[in-house]
Amino acid sequence: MRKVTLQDLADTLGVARSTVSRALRADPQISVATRGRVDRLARAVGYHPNAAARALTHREAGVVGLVLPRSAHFVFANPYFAELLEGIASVAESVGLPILLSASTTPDYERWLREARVDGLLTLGSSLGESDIQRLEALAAGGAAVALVGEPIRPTDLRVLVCDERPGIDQACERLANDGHECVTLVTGPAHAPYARSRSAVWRSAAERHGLQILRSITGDDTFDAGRDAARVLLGSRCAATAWLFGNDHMAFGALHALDEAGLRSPDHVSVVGFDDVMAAALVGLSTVHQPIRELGTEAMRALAAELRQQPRSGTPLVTRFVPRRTSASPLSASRHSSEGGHIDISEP
Amino acid sequence: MRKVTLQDLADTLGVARSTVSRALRADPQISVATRGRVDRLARAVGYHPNAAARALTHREAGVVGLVLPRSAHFVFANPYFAELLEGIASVAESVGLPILLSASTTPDYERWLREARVDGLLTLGSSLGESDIQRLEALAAGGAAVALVGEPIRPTDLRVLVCDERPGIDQACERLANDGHECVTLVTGPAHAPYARSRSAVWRSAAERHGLQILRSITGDDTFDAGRDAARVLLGSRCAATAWLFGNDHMAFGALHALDEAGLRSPDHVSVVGFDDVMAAALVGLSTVHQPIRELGTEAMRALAAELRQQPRSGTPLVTRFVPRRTSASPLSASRHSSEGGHIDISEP
DNA sequence: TTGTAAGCGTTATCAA
DNA sequence: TTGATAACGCTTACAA
Repeated sequence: MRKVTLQDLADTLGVARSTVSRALRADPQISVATRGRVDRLARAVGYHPNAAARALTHREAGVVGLVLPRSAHFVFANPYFAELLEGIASVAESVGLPILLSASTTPDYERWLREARVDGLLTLGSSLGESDIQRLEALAAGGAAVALVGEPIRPTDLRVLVCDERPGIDQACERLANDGHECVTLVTGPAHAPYARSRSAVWRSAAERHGLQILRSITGDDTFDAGRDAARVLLGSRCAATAWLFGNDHMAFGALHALDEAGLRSPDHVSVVGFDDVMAAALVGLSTVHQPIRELGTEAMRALAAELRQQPRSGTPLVTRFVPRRTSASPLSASRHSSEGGHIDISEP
Repeated sequence: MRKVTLQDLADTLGVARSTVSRALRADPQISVATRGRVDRLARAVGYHPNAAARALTHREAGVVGLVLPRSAHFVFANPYFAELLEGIASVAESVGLPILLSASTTPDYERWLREARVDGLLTLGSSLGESDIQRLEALAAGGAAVALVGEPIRPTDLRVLVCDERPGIDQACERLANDGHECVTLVTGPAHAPYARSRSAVWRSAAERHGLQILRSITGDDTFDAGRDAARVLLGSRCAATAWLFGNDHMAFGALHALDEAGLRSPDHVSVVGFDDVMAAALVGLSTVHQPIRELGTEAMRALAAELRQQPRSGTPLVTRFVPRRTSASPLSASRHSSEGGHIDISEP
């Protein structure tokens, strides 16, 4: 099927290409009569301007690239990203910016920009290293629109969308302390990931502020399996912590699963607190720090769109809050149900 | 930043555009010497051919469109799609086909094809009506590559990827019958969605085959909320069914949530069986019919890639199987536990 | 109000 | 082995 072009329309109407072009874009200098004829014909034959040709003349693709961290598996298995994507996709649709998806670990995104396949990039999850940031800054300096979701490894002039983790984490620690917890365990995200380090630091300072001692800290990689494994280790080592604090819900889910396998339940055996408040958290009753994930996505996409139009930055600050559910309770009441006594096992935090 | 073009390279090297073009694509007719010079320079300046220009001359975009059913919210809130996307994205990456994402309810996809923005379409979830199928068939006849995931409303020559729902559903009904269930309730997906109707028919025939009476059937819209609402209705009406069968896990999760709200548990009060076996199903112990979702995604993307290259069809048949977990049990043993309430851990039957 | 023509960055078909 | 040159489909000065 040969696709219908502007020239085809012009030929059948007996006018010039340019006339058709102008008519279609409602140029006021075109007579109403011809414009009507053109519109009618275009609609009749289902004409749509060729995107490549437009991109070539306009020097812009009208598409933005979405850069996913790590593998497709990592991203899509994690409900956090599903919610983020939801926010992003809905705004993308409403502003008419198609999204090009890359789940590549190699910096595909740079090629996309150099090929002019996309006008801008939205990078998620910020497992971006220093070299990535430099690359992105260079691309932005070269005219590309760039926005990051999540705290980057260092301050940058790129648009960054984050949400303030402190209030929610502080509330969580306050609540745990008030409930009578004294010793906790921290299970954080990967040490090389800046957001994980910063979140971990926030947990630590909040714990200290509320008199919670961090008996032990484990580094996971933010996956379900990491949480499960961490929990197994903790269960095996009979750590005396009465609460486990996780860097994200996904790991907390893994821990709940491990508890379940071991025939134990939260909060009877131990309180479990997550971070993110993905939808499944409410379902399983996970106490967690709520982050407005969807809003993070919508704000990010809006920011990117604004950057494309070179509009000034404007952001609604996003904040976290603690959502207590079933998996956190006073260790005193919980200990009644607990079958195990406490062997204390203090390791370096 | 003016982007570097083929002409730029040619100018600085003092050769013709066409020479550079050929050198870069390793045309054997180019001398090794000039090819080396070209390659070196191209790499040095970070040259990448403009995608729009290529698309224009090649008459193909090198991009495929992903058509999501309904809203972004519906899709991303449903873990089924997350897993499907994972499969799709990973293959897309490995075959080097970027994915353009549309979460639009309006047939954006047709425009994308007419604009030559994409060479093919992968449509998910098949909430496609007759008119959609006709449109897609016409587009396919016009040279577009099209693949559908999920049973369409009627037979079609388009590539369709499905997985055989019968074995898993049959096993589920057999197991329920063996466990002593006699009366069940069916909560299906939307009546207008072909896949939901066909799945519902499969449930019905399997139930009949194994002597399970369907006391009642409710139509939901495949969302968490629909499952929750269905469960509330069932709880309110004191339906005598000892098992609830769902059209997908997402609705089953909603039902579990409603049970939880009512202070009831599955399988103590009622057995709950889902369909899909998304990852969260294992976490909450949902008995469900397993569908190889990720494989469905990878197969679909592979099929689309094959279609683009006009390669013959070849498919691995995908099948379902029942995965009994905690939410299904004998109604007899369950009733014993239901009076005890509280902290009891129900082990698998 | 409309037509002509140049250009966007590549590729491909000729010649040279 | 390389160089002109004509597409590809659209936009946009500049003329008419």
